[in-house]
Amino acid sequence: MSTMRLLVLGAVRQRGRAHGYQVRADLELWGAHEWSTAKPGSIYHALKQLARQGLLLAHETAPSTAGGPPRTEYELTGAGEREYLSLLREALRAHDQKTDVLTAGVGLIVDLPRQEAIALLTERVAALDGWREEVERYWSPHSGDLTEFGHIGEVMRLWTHTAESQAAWTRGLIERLEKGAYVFAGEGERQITLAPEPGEGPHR
Amino acid sequence: MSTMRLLVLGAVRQRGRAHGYQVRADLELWGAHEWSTAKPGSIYHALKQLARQGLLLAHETAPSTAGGPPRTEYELTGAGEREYLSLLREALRAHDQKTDVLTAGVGLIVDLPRQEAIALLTERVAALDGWREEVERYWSPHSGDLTEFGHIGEVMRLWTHTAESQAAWTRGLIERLEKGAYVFAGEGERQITLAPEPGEGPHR
DNA sequence: ATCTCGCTAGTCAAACTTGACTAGCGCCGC
DNA sequence: GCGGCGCTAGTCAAGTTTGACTAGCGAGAT
Repeated sequence: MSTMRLLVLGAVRQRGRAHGYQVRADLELWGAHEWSTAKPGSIYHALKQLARQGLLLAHETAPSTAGGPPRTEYELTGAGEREYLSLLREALRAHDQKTDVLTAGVGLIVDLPRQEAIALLTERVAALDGWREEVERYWSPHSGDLTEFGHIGEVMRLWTHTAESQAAWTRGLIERLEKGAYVFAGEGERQITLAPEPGEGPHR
Repeated sequence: MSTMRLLVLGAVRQRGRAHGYQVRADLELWGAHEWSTAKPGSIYHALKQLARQGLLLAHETAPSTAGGPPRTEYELTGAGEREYLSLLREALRAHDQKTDVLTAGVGLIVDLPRQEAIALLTERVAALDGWREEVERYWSPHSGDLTEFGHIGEVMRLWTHTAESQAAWTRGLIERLEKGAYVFAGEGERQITLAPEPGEGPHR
């Protein structure tokens, strides 16, 4: 659920305080229901789970202003903030991620300081290059003749092609960031407030 | 579970008749535990599920020759064969697939006739091109100026880049197949036998 | 007035995945 | 001649995802 965690934490964090339907609507706005598992069930589940683990603080609220069941509002705790940043860094750094994690990471990248984002993406490029080399080594230990693997060699071709392509895209993004594109954390325009730390024990 | 279904059906089909551990070992050999969710729990679950749905026929077998619990052997039914080919076609044709589905499709591609594989991959190229155009249209309806979306424009760049890259790889594969690479279904060397059709009712 | 449509806000069962666990047996070293 | 290691073949609980469903209310149509 790591993509869900990242997305939900990121969505709640942007609002400061949000209820489930708001998160759901925001994610839909980002198109997340198309490129990730961000469907209602998953979102509400993630919210409850994160609250149980002390990463979100839940406030029961009066029945909504406009029909429907009573809603619960959430805000990030300090632990939630740390977890969010940790997930975000991992999403940008690691190469072995599914597309949805990377997409979420790119969408939330400006929550990091610019220099850190660049450093993480640089790590990503190195990881992709390393992985590609490993795949190539694994697949040509004998004669270097790809045909000996038959059509399975095509799987290797697919992977190395993908790795190269992703590395190229990442290098392009790094270049744009180095030229000063976009507004990152600490560059004005943004401010995040956190909920007070939770006390001991499980939350409900 | 569509990737699991494809992989498990493909693995059982290659053996003609196989028990869970064999499927598990084959998938591990293909490296599937690294690029898909092919872990023991999922595999055994998929086998039972497919048997319940009449796509696999289950035979209880005497306790194994070498320790361990008694094992169950499975073979494809006619419905299983149809489902397998249908999943395989879809894996190769659709662009909106996760990497694991595509990888599985490539690994099993030779179970289709060559001309059909080429046709499916051609559809894939068209689907990727169409999707890329759609993304580009969606993201530049106003001024055509990407900067107005801020860093979110990077998500679009990522996707169009990915689509182009996948299309290029697919075109390369088509070219190789047209030149006669690899041995496909109906080109000798392979023979698949099926289990007799199951009777009515749910199977166990 | 009333009917229905769509939005709000969420629940629920069923399916699927994960990671840890079990239990029998042969083999290898000592 | 036996203690542990590793292989065989699988189970299980806990967590996650899916897709369908619920129920309240306002706004416009009849």
